[in-house]
Amino acid sequence: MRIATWNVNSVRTRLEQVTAWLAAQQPEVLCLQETKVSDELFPQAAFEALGYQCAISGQKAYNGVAILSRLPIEAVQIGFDALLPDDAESCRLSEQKRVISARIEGLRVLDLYVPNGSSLTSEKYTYKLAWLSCLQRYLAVQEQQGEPLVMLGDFNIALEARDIHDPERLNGGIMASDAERSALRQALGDRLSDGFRMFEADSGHWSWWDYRSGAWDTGRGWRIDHIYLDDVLQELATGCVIHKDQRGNLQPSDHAPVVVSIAWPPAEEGDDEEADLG
DNA sequence: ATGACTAGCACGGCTAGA
Repeated sequence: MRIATWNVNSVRTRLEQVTAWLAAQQPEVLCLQETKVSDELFPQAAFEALGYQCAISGQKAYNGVAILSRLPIEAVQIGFDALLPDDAESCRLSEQKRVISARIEGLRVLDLYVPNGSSLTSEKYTYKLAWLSCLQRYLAVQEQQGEPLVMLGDFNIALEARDIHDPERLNGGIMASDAERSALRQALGDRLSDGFRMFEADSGHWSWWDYRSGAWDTGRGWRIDHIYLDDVLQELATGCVIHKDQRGNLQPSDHAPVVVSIAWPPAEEGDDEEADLG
């Protein structure tokens, strides 16, 4: 089973690129961020024509997340308030459409668009830290449901120096500050690990390149789009790759897709070939 | 570098992203 994430920076502007990529790659699941469209205008038919069901949570012009799946989508949960209905903060933070999850083949797929924060002195940065704190409470409730979890999306945080092209200059700034990193690490706890880092230890692998300053042409990127696996799924992961080529498209998103491969559903006892030989 | 690009909204020039 392959599950992907892609911040498309407007699903309508990027529709041809996304459908072409889906047709070529055919992942079972694609999670989108920054769809930038209200639900009634979401281009659902174009994805259904390729065999994908859609679960969407959008708003006009800003934010917006969606889960596309070739396998049946069940038990969709939208916003933090789906799991934290009595938490006033979760309701406030759910006004921006940044959280959607669905059960697919028995897996809970949680698609997130973490706030950017703008700068360390901005009110948006305070919002980002509050959002990450709420995520931690949300995940504690999710864990009680007993479903295996894949949490993926645009985290707008580079967790380590090796995730940034120029850590000497950028460590400590927005998307790389101690407070953001620590808030995300607290939410991850012992349960969730970065799928990409299970297979690649080196720096130089980016998922986002700024549109400005020729960042793409000069290879100055960040790795801020992540796929986190819980301890059950870590054992079953077989690969995690960034489709960097999509950043080289004409009129590209500033983010590239990231794809994880998981041996799911796991083989049952007696499912292996030896058992069939008797 | 208070810079740069890109998208949405709306049709002029903002906001927002990261």
